Amino acid sequence: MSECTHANHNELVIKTRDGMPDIDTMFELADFFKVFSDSTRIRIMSALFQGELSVCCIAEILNMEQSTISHQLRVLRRENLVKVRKDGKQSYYSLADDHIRQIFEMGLEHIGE
Amino acid sequence: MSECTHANHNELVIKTRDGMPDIDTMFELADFFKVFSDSTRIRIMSALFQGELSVCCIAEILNMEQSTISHQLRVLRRENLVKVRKDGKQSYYSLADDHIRQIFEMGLEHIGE
DNA sequence: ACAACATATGAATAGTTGTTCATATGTTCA
DNA sequence: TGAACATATGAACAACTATTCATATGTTGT
Repeated sequence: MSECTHANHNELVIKTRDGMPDIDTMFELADFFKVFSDSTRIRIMSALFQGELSVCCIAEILNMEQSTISHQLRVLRRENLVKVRKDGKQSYYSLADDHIRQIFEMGLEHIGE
Repeated sequence: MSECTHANHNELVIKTRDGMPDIDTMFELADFFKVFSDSTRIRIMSALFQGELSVCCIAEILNMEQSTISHQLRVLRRENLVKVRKDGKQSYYSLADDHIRQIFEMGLEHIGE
């Protein structure tokens, strides 16, 4: 760990540290955004914006293996971003959080779409 | 790729695909959020919310190696989330995008802080 | 009870990513 | 010009993650 020598350094370090969120909060935040960092999950959420879907529908919409989708839905479930409704053989997934749309919008704005 | 057999399947697949964003856009979106998915980068951005900082200040605030910070700042620069101002020996970094605050807020709301 | 189907899950693998170390580049000041 | 400092960067390594395959669990209709 290097030591800085320029003026006001220590003071600034302390003051900035003090204004930052709790360290655990920042780790949680990173974990939360990690869910959005994979294109398969983004595509699943994009599909679910249009309403609930069964696992095999999602698989076919994305043209991917059913087990891939199941694994990724588990990740989304773990972070409370989707909910499941079981009906017979099928599991219907839908979005569980209103923030998702807003977060998507802001991302799209940034990348300029 | 499994084939679903339940009613309305093909129609739903087509319709849903049609309502989804462009596939390239979804990949870009994932890449954008990937930047927020690491705790070191989250901590750097949290520090920068309070104003511009030199690399070595950030390193000391986070108590991490200077080179780690430099590498991560490069990632943030690549995605246009920070900008640099060079002054003598030092590089001062600051946030480059107003969306960052909003995205943070929404993440914090979701995790319930 | 059995066959067909839908979903979930464990293990293995390949690809990606964050950190560290060593070092290069560039700046300031004596 | 040389020493001290600030930052950037390449290579190596360890840790993590997404996907696939195989298979288990659970449901429906015959």
